[in-house]
Amino acid sequence: MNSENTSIQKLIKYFNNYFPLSNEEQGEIQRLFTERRVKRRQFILQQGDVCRHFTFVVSGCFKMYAVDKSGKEHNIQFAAENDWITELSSFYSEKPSQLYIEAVESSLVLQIKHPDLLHLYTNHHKFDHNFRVIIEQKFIELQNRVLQHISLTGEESYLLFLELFPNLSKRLPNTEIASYLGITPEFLSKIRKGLIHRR
Amino acid sequence: MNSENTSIQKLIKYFNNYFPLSNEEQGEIQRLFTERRVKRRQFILQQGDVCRHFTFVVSGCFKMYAVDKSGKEHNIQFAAENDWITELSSFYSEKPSQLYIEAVESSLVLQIKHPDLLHLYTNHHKFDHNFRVIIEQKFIELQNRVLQHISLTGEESYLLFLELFPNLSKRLPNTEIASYLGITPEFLSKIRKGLIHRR
DNA sequence: AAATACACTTAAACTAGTTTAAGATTAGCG
DNA sequence: CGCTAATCTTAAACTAGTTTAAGTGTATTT
Repeated sequence: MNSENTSIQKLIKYFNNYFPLSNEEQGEIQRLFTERRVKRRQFILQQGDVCRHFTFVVSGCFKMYAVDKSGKEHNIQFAAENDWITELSSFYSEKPSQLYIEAVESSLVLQIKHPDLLHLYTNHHKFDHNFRVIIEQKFIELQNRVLQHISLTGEESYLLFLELFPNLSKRLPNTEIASYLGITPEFLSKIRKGLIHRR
Repeated sequence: MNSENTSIQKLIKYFNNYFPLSNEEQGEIQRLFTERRVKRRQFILQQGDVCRHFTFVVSGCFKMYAVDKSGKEHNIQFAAENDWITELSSFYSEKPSQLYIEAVESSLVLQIKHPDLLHLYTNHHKFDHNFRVIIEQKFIELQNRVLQHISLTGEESYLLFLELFPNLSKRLPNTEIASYLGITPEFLSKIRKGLIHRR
């Protein structure tokens, strides 16, 4: 069994957790998703390009971020194994994206193109349903993030990040975590020092 | 034609903008959505309760907010005419909500209950599709909010709010806007003073 | 094995935004 | 109409987080 096959198996298993797929639907997935290897620091979306793919992460890890006028990066989302990453706004509007998506580790992904996903939606009811659920989950995650950001201090946000994403917190450099939390790496360093001294 | 009928007409018109509804589907909407009047300061969701309805705002305006340990309110979302408001996380999990939804103006809404929405999803393909699109739009709105919050100063956020929601910015008290922007009313007042003096 | 880029820390000066408290203005209600 | 409660403003003292800059440690590439 080659690498592409095992990737697809992983994706099918993922979908089956929501709503078991028929053989035909599994065939469609195999036909419409394409495997791709992405090296560390390689982009799957750059500012100004249209986001053409909906991406499932088989292994590795990605960050999605914006760059402000002063050139600073601001991480919005990470995605590791069994998660999805896409710039929805650009993907559906087919307008140039404001954001970047970059591999923070060498990764393996499965991608579907916009027209092919529309084909799935139109011809296989279940995917309209499945992707609604996926996006609802992403929405809830994002809403929690807004809440945190609005009401927590830097230290509280960091502690919550450690609790919510213990896995990511070990894999990612602190600079990336600081950027996600909306603080400077220097301040994160200060927070970490404070936490160690207090226990 | 009574008030309930015109409300339903407004909702049907709303859906028809996405994807024209059949007579049967229109009938289902009429059957499953319930009209409700909500007075200013009345809650349609309180912390600790399960969010049982997906709510369409026919007229008026709502805020959704969290209350932190120190008792301060933090607005996450507003919804006025032709918009939806629901605490998705509680609605789908059927677990108690962390958030409040309160009318900031006397309002008229149409509500559908969780099992009835599932009925629509299961028996009328189109609604799985329509609600996917609605939630995608909400997601994009929220993502922009995260971006803003992470990279803009208080003044920049306020200017963007005025630009994005000229309508809301006239209707809502500044305290509510400050709470949405994540700043104190006092600081918003300072910002406004600065803006006036500089032009 | 050296070279170089990247990640993490420290610290001092600084600034955006908070807190507290008081007074001024506006809006809803009986 | 007049009263009360909510909203908005001002200002001074304060604090959480930034900026700049320098130094240390650790991976990757050659």
